[in-house]
Amino acid sequence: MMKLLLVEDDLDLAQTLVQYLELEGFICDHASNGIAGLNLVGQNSYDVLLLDINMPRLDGLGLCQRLRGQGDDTPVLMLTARDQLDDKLLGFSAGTDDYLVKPFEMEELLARVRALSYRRSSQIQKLTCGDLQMNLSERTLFRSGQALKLSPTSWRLLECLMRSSPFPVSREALMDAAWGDDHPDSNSLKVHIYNLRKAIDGSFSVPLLHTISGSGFAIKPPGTGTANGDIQN
Amino acid sequence: MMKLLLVEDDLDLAQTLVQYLELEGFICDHASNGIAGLNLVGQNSYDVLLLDINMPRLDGLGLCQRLRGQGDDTPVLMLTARDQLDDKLLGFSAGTDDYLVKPFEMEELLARVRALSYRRSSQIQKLTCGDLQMNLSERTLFRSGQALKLSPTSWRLLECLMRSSPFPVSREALMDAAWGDDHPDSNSLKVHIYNLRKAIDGSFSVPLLHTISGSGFAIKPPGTGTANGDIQN
DNA sequence: ACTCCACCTTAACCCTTCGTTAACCCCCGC
DNA sequence: GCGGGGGTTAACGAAGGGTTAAGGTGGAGT
Repeated sequence: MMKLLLVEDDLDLAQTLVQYLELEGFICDHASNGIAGLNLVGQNSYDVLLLDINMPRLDGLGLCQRLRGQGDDTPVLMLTARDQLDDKLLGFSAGTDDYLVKPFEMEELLARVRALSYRRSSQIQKLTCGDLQMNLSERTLFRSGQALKLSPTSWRLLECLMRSSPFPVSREALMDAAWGDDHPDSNSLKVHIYNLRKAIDGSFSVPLLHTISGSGFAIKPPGTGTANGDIQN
Repeated sequence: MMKLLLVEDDLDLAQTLVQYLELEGFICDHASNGIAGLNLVGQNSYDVLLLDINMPRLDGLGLCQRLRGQGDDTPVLMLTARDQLDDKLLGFSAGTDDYLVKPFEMEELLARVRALSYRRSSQIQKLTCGDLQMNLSERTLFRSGQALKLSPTSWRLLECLMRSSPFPVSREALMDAAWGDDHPDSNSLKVHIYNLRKAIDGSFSVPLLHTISGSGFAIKPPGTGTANGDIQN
C-alpha cells in the first residue's frame, strides 16, 4: 500500500489528482500549503511527496529544502507550471528527485510516482553483485548463470554482505547476522568465510569476496572505483 | 567518485556527453550498443546508467528490462528523441527511473543525474586532498585513480591528517589518533609516517605529505601556501 | 532404532602482514 | 666535531587471517 502526500493550493486540481491517484490504488493525503504539508510529513510517513512550487506561506522548494535539511529523504516530485531550465535547476538543487511541468498527462505522473516509489516499496527479492545473483524468495544463487549451493550459515553471511555491498561489514556485524547475539566461541566465522569464499569465488577467476584489513569483509564487483573513461564497444 | 555508463550509438553525441560529464567530475564509460552495455554493467558497478533507446542489437528499453529482470536496480535515465506519452510509459514500465527527451540542456541532464545518484552518493563519506581520495565507507584509497593499500595504523594516521588538511597536525595528536592514550615507547610514529609517505607519495612526483618543522605533519595539495616554513620546489 | 549425510564447531597449524624496536644515516646549526 | 631532528632500514615477535581435519549434532530416509 503506497502512501502519497500532495501539497497543492489549487483545490480543483488537487481534488482531481487525489481522485485519480486513489483510483489507481494509492492512499493520498492532501495539504494546501507548505506549512500544513510540513506538519503532515512530520506525523505520517509517505512513500512519495508531490509538491507544487507556487504556494502561499511555504512554497514547494522551501518545503523540500526544509525536509532535506532535517535529514528526511522521502522522494519528492515537483509539480509546476514553470518550465524554464533555471526553474528546474533550482528545483533539483533544493533536493527534488523529479520535476514535472504542468500541464502533464496523468499517466506520466503515475509512471513517475511509481518509478520514485519503486525502490522503497518493493522489498527487494533479488540481490545482485556483478555476475552474482541471489534470489531471496527462491533461495537460489547463480554466478554467471551457474547455480551455486550454500550451507544455511554461508547463506546468511552472504545475504548480509550483499545487502551492504559494496561497503564492508565488520566481523561483529557478520556474527550478528549469522548467529544473533550468542556467537560461537572460536574461529567459526573464519571457517564459514572460507567456505563461502570457496563456494562463490572458488571456480572463477575474479574474486568478489574481499578481506578489508582492519574492518571486515566486503563483497563487490571488480573495477569499482578504477577510473577509466575510455570509449569502448 | 561517481561512475556512469553511457550507452549510445551516436558516437558524436556520445563523445560530447562523455567529455561534458567528465568535466563535471564524473567517471564516464561508454558503450555503443545494448549488448556491450550489458557486458560492462556485468563487469563494473555504476551509479547511474544513461541509455539511449534507439540502438542496434539491444535497445535501451530491452537493456533496462534485462537488468531489472536480473535484479539489478541501478538508477536508469533514458535518453531519447521520442517524446510521445506512450513512449515514456513504455520506458517507465521497462523499469526506467527517469526519462529525458532529446534535445535537452546539459544542465538538466546533470541535475537529473545528480538527483538519481543522490541517495547512493550521500551514503558515501569521503575525504579528498588534491588527487588523493579516501573513501571512508568503502575503506578504499585512490590517488589519480590508482588504488592504494594501507595498513590499519597508516589508515588511522592518514584519516587524522586528511580531516585537518591542509593544516598541520602535531605529533601528539597523531599519536592519539593512532593509539589512543597509551602511546608506544619509541620512534614508532616515525616509522609509520615513513610507511604512509611511501604508500601515498612513493610512486608520484608531487608529494602530498609534508613535514612541518617543529609542529608536526600536514597533508595538502601542492601550491597551498599556509605561510609556514615548509620546503617546496 | 539405525545409518547416513550435511552441517556446525573446534582446534591445530601455517603463512602473511603488521607493529615495535633499535640501529644507523644524513643534514644542519653551533 | 657534536648533538638533535628527522628519514631509512632490518629484525623479531605478535596478530590476523587462511587452511585443514576431526569430532559432534541433528534431521532424513530405511
